Amino acid sequence: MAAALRVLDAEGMDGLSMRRVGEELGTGAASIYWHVRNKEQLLQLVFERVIEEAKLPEPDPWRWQEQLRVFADQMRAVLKSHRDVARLTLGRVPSGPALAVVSEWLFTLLTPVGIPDQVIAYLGDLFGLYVGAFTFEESLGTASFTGTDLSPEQFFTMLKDYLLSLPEDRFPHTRGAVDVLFGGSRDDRYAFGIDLMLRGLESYATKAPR
Amino acid sequence: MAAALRVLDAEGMDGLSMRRVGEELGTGAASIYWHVRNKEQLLQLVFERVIEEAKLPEPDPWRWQEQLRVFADQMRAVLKSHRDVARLTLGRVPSGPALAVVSEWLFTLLTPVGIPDQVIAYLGDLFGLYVGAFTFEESLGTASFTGTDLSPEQFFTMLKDYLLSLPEDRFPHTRGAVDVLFGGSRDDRYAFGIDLMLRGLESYATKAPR
DNA sequence: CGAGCTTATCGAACGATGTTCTATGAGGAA
DNA sequence: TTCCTCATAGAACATCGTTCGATAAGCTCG
Repeated sequence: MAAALRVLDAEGMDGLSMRRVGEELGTGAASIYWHVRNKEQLLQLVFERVIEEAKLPEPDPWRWQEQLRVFADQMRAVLKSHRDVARLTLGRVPSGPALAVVSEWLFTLLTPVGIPDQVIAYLGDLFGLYVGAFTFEESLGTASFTGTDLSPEQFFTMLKDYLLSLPEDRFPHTRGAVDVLFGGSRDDRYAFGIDLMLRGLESYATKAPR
Repeated sequence: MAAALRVLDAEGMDGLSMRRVGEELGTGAASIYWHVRNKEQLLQLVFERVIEEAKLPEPDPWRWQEQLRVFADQMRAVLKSHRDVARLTLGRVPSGPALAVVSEWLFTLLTPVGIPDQVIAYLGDLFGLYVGAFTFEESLGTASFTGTDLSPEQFFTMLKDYLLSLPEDRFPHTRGAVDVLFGGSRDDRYAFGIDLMLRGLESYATKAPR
C-alpha cells in the first residue's frame, strides 16, 4: 500500500495528488480514502516509513561526539534520499517505535558522560528540528525563491552586489565579509550547526564514561 | 497595498486566498496580479514587511550572550505576533536591507570577542533557521497533526502510554524519563536551543572585548 | 478639445486539487 | 443462495491559483 507511494515520491511532491497515487495503484483516486482518512494521514505514513530507514550504530559513550555527528549525517542522508520527504518532517512527531529507539539511543549514549536527562530530552527535539529544518530548506532549494523569476545564481549575485553597494561607514563588517557570508558549501553549513551544538553539549558533559 | 494583507494575515493563513485578499481591498481577485506576479511574491512581501518590525538594541560586546538571547526572543515574538507568518520564513532570504542590518549587528557584536568571521556568518544563518523552524512548528501547532482526528492532548497521552508500555529491559532510560521527555514549556524548549548554541559559541570567544 | 497611453479593475473561465457520496462489484461464510 | 465485508469506480462539489480580454479613470501632449 504505502509502497506504491514511494514510487510517487520518487517523482516529486508537487504533483503528488490523490489522483496520481490512484493511477499508480491502478485504481481510482477515491479508492484511497478507504485505506486512509486524509491526505495528511497518507503523508504521515510515508514519513514514518522513511524515518524507519535510519540505522543507528551501537552507542559508544567514549566517542559520543563522533557518534552524534554520524547520526546527524545519517538523518540528513535518509531525508535527502527520498525526494521532498524533508518537507514532511517539520511539525511531525515520528511514529512511536522510531521515537522510542532514538530516545533510548540518545540516553544510553549521553547519560554515561554526565549529561542531565532534561538536556538529553530537549536535545532529541532540537536535533530533530535542526535536521528537519535544514533538509527542508534544502528541499525547497532553488525553487521559486522570492516570487521573482530569477535563477538562484542571479538572485545571489544580485544580493551580493547590493551588499557591496552599501555605504562603507555604516556597514563596514558586512561589506568586507560578503565573500565569507555567501561562501561555504551546504555540507559545511550543516556541519557547523551540528558542531556548535556539540560544543555546547560538551559544557554539560561532566564525567568521563566508566 | 501590502497593508491590506496584514488584515488578512490576522485571520489566518489557510483561507488566505487571492479572492479573499481582493475582497479585503474592495477589488476583485484578478486585480492583484497587476501589482504582483505571483502569490509567492505576495507572501514574500508580507514576510519582508513583518521582518522589518524587529528592532535591534545597540550592540554591546560585553554582554553579547544576553543580547543574542534578547535578539532571539525578539525574532520569535515578531514572528508570533502575526498569525502564521512563521510558515513563510523557511527557505526565504530576508530582504536586502534587513539582511544587511542584522549581519552588521552580529559582526559588531561578536567580532570584538574574537569570534571568527566565518563563524559569525554561519551563525546568522543558523539563528535564522532555528527561530524560523521553531516558530514554524509552533505555528502548525496542534493542527491536524498526524492525520488522525485526535486532539493533541489525546495524542500525547497516547504516545506517553505507548512509551510506558515498552519492555523495560530494552528501553530502561526512555521509560524512566517519559515525564521529562514530554515536560517543559515551549518557552523552555526554545530557550534551551538558544542556550546550547550560546554555550557552543563561548568556545569560539577568545578575547575579552576592549 | 481630444487622441493616446499608463494605471487599475472586473468578470468569466480554465485546469487542478482534496474530499464526499452513492452505486457497484468480488469473495468468502452462513 | 444469501448476506456481509472489503474494495473500487465515477460523478460531483467547493475551492484554489492563474490567465485572458474588455473596460474604464486619469493623465499628458499635440
